[in-house]
Amino acid sequence: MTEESPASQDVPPTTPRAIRGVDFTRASADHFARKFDRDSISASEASLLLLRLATLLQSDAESRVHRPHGLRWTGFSALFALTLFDRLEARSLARIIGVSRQAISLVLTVLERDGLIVRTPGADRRTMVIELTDEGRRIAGVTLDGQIALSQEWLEVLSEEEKVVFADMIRRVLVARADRVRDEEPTSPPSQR
Amino acid sequence: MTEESPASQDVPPTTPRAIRGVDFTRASADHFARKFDRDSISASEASLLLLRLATLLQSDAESRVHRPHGLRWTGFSALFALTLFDRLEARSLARIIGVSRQAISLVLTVLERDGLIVRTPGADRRTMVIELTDEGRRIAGVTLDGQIALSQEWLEVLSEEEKVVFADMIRRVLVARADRVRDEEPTSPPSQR
DNA sequence: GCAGAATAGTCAATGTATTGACGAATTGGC
DNA sequence: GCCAATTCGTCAATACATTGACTATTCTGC
Repeated sequence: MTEESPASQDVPPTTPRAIRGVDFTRASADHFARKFDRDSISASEASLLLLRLATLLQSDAESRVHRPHGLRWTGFSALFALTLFDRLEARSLARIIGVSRQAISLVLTVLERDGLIVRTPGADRRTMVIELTDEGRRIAGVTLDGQIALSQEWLEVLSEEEKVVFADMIRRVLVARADRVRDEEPTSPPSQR
Repeated sequence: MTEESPASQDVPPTTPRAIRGVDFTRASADHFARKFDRDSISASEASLLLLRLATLLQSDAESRVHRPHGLRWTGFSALFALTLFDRLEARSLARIIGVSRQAISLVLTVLERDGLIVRTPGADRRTMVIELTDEGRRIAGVTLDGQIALSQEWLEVLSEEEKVVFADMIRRVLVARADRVRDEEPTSPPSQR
């Protein structure tokens, strides 16, 4: 294992230069096949592929659709949620888009600074009720259109039926987990190392 | 739209307290149904569900599997890639796990500090060749086991066949996009606002 | 060989998410 | 009514990712 190679050809064969992300998941499948049972393989492969696709899709959406309007993904999610539910408490908004209440507080600070939402104290005076401004509603509409177009672009290789099946599978997984972890158990299951 | 409500019951009905993330995607489906054609709906719904699931799955994996070992998702991805390809140049590693080369540089700095990888200059002396240490190999094995278990846990509502179909759909989308965006076109298509 | 372009890795600056802690307000038991 | 416990939103400290700029090395055309 001592690699004191002067400058010979022993590095190139292991680094083929043109390795793509998809090759990665393909190689991982082969790796799994040698060590684990089939269910481990399909589950791990699916989840790794899922996370990889999500990373790419989200970064593409941010750079091409949302960042030109001064939003990141969480900002867009917040505006979108507010177009669906008219007005929301900050805590509900955090649960809906899947971030902590500290994070939503920061996001809302930025959105308020940019004049896209307003915060007003709620009936329970601990809470803040969030509403869209007219400008916020406009930006939400524009970015949603962009998000829809981009989604179609990415998923165009799937047929109409496949898209429905695909969405349905994800929804089932989400529902199953929502039952387990409730809304959002942050970090601490009692016995973890 | 002037809400000067003294303290009446006009806030509660719009904020039902127990809104979950899944309700969000359900509500968005209804919203779309009133405004767009079916293909827009299924594509947008699928992509929003996908991103939501990925966010939750990744944060669960980080907090329960990887953070206890001092890793974040990118750190785990790097170690995993290195178990598959023995040794890699930093640039290839970045492409494989889907981050920029600046990001991989930071990740590798942390992994090297923790003694999980070593960096040695390559034959092309611009490059750095990355290899796992014994400790790195050990951590990679442990966290991979944890990742597999967690993946199975999340996807257990899908049948064996469904998991295969699911993974295959994602792979097709990834392959289609990889052909278009090559490995990693960071941000700039010529004309975008 | 040599000058210019291109590539690999790193550094610096900025922005954003995450954790822990805090004050303000509400709820529940007594 | 009152004190403890809980909940909501925010602030402070830290860590991480992203962008742009920079140096060093290699490749290309002449």
